[in-house]
Amino acid sequence: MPLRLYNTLTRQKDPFTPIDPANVRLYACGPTVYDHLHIGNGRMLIVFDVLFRLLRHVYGETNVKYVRNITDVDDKINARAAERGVDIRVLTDEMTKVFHEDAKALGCLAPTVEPRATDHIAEMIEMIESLIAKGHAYMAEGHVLFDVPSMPAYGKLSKRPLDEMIAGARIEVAPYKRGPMDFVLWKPSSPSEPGWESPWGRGRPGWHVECSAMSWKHLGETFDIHGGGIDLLFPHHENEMAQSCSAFGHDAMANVWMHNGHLQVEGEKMSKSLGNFVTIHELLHSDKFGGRSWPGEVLRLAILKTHYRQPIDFTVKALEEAEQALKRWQTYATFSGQFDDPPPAFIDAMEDDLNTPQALTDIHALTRAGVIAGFSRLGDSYLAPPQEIKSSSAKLRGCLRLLGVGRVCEPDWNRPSAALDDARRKEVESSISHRNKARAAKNWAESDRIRDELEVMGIVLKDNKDGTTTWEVK
RNA sequence: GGCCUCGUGGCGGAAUGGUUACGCAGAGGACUGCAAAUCCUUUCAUCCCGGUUCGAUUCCGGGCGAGGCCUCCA
Repeated sequence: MPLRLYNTLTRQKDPFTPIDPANVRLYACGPTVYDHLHIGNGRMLIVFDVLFRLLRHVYGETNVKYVRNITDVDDKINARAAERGVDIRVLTDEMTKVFHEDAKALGCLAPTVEPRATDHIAEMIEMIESLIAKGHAYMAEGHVLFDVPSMPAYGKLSKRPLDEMIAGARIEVAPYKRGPMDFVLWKPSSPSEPGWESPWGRGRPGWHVECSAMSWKHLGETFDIHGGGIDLLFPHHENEMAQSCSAFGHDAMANVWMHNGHLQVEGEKMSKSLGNFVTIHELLHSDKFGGRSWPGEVLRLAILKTHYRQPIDFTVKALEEAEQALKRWQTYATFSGQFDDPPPAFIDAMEDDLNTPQALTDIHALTRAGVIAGFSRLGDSYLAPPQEIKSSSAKLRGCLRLLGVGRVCEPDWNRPSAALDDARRKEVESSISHRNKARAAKNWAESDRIRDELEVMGIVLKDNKDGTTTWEVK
């Protein structure tokens, strides 16, 4: 089956045909770096990283170009930097660093290009000049505005009829706008605000023109896929499309538009006012959620358990379930050191508009004992695994890697016992040795006492079939 | 008010014009001194009312309910 992707433009799943299979071009709107990213940002990163990995699998690793920008000029950034009394570059550099750490922890590959808006001011100015020259933009009180009525197809992406938008709008229209829907391409900066010289005086770009300029610079006038969160559909993507199509005279900016669904927290929209904001950084490094920190792969799997277009509810329970599954898969995955191609059923599911929940059923099937022949009879101390186990294990590793949770294939992934110091380790080993003496003497009371004592300290014992006792930190 | 999604078992979550995946939890079993881990088996569901159809959870209409966007937001 060929790759099919749901296209917001057509509102249906269409077969995907790249403009150039040797250069498949994907753009996704990256973060505005004014604060730590939240897990909703994380969902977007994960969804389009999975798409990137799938495209690389289908078209070849070197034939896919993924551009994910960093918005480092924006009024939220200005406000935050002013609050802290620092230059915007200090703030955006700091937040970009944390963003990169977060993205890596979530298992995201680096995009092919990661442009920063402030490095593309010249391209933005060039685009705005072109829009003015073609009659799609005008100057008013130091601003440059996009003339929405000059673009008859406006509303095509978000399926919003222009007149109804105007009638239903609740916003106050700035007096200098010709049309109520017109939006800013360039705005003047006061001396205290960050600004760049331009034909219209010192100022800064509007939000939407940044993505148009960066995608143009790195992917060309028309490219294959444009992605982002569903909330960006209007006005951001509609405006981007209007700018790029008007500036270059094409019907399409991107052939396929993809939008991931929203993430909620405990059934409510995540917002600072509700106090239910969950940042990726906190999830990875604090104990605010379920009294502990969580590996990035756990959030990643928890998110991929739901189809990317569906809304998703973030809960600690979902994290626990995801971690349990990853730990089990890890056991199977360590039977091989190879990464084989995933089974056809897995790829079929992935190629069906990134149906990751369906794909996960194939992983479950791969890890069932009936499939990994003989696995269940080996108990906990697997000796030399037979060839078919290795083969299934290698396929499983291929699946996990394509989903971006390949790190669980390492034996010490998420094993806190690896972090215990030697003294502590010896204590535990010594207790186990005492307990095994008691067990040999059938002194069950003493044996269980030691096991309970260790459990209180967070050490869980397993008595294996071969007579050995292994342990891990819970 | 306008536009747009979505209502599947106790929970999460796919798919489908005709036996409703899969995971978690629950139940039973194997293994174990007892556990843990692992494995095997297993109970339980398509919001309501019409219509089309031999047959609807799926398609159409209506209702009820939930959510999103229209304003910075992934």
